[in-house]
Amino acid sequence: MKTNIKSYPDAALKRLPLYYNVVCEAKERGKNYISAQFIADKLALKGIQVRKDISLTGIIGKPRVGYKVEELFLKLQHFLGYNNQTEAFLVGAGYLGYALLGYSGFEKLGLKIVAAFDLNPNKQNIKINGKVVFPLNRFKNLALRMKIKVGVITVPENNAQEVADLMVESNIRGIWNFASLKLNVPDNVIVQNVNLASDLSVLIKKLEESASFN
Amino acid sequence: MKTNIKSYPDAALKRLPLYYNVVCEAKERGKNYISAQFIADKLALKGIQVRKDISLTGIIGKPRVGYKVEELFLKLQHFLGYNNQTEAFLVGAGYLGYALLGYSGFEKLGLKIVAAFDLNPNKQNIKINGKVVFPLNRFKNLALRMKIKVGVITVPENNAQEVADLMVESNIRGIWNFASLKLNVPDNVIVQNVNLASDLSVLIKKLEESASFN
DNA sequence: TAGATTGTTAATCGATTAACAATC
DNA sequence: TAGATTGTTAATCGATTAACAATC
Repeated sequence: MKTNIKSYPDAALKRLPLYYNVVCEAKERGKNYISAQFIADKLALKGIQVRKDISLTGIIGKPRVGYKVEELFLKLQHFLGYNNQTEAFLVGAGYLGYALLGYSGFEKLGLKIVAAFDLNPNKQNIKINGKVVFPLNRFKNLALRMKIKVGVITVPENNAQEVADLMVESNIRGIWNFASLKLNVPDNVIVQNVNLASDLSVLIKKLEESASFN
Repeated sequence: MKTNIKSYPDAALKRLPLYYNVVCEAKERGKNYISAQFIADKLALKGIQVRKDISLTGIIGKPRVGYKVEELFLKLQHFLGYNNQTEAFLVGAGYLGYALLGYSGFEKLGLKIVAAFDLNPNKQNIKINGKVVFPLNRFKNLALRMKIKVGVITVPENNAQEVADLMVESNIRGIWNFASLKLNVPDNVIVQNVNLASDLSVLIKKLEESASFN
């Protein structure tokens, strides 16, 4: 489906959660107003960039004083979808799957992983952080019944595509993919890849450059 | 220290590991030559972009046939530093720390996590995937003695800065930071942040946009 | 009031893409 | 040879930054 809705720049979307953290802290400290420059300083960014990014939320600041902390908090929370939980299924109860299941912080970020799935019978039916690991063959039925729209893939590379296929036929609309592999899915399914190898290559390369002249 | 060395664009550096994967696969299949367009198609990218990125490695291709698979493999491997292991220490043996310690794939990416550290006595002295978890107070001494240059931070947000400080005084030059927090470190220390909240916000936002007109 | 900070419009910068000659 | 693919140079695009009037 073709659309002309202008979507938000990824780079800006990725910065907003950082601003949210700073605003939360300010809120907890009872600060009433916060300026773009204040946020920028905390994150080593430019004030103008923070101002521009923040404007995506639709908030209107007050010249001279900045943004009302409570209001900015609410706008960011709403914009980022942190106030309504999206339920998700995770496939692949290996080390990384465990880590994501064990981390309770995602609920504050609007994502609630409600169940996990694995092919390996040794991993099935155990509970991790209160979440049951089901046999993979129950995925489709449960996803459809519970109208789950987000899937998290934490299986090895060679199984990732078939898991993605399964998710697509189970009406999953967004996939958070931790396998370092390009997934083939229909256009209307959103894939967000987390590729640690990519991040690592940036670190290693910069380290190498920096070492060469220090 | 000021430098005029032009460093590589992050975006390109992040794509190179993807190309490397495709090239590895081609190599395993006994392919002799591979074209930029072939790699691009596998990853749903543009041929011209792949060509330009690949040129960072210094390889010279053959018009009409593409790049020699073996040569491209070696150039990418060398460029990305996959052929020499960088030793790293990890701090924070929680869920995520376990996941990273348990994943053996980093060694192929040039990073060898050789030991872990944690404040919690219950986690100390156990072994994860053959790697010992030491008390945190042994970090500095061991890092200096072993000349460790890379640190991985997988502790909760509120401890991350002090761990970073410890790493800096232990002569760590690069930090792979999984805490969603801006670390304050001297200019000559490289920090690579992995922020799942950032990636998640992109997914959730796109999902929301897509749902609104489907 | 003077000064700080906003939102907007314009300029700059860098990355992506297009065009195309060279070449096997 | 014709056609495919390279490397390079130029054009386009989008994101970042600068400039500045408006305003509390």
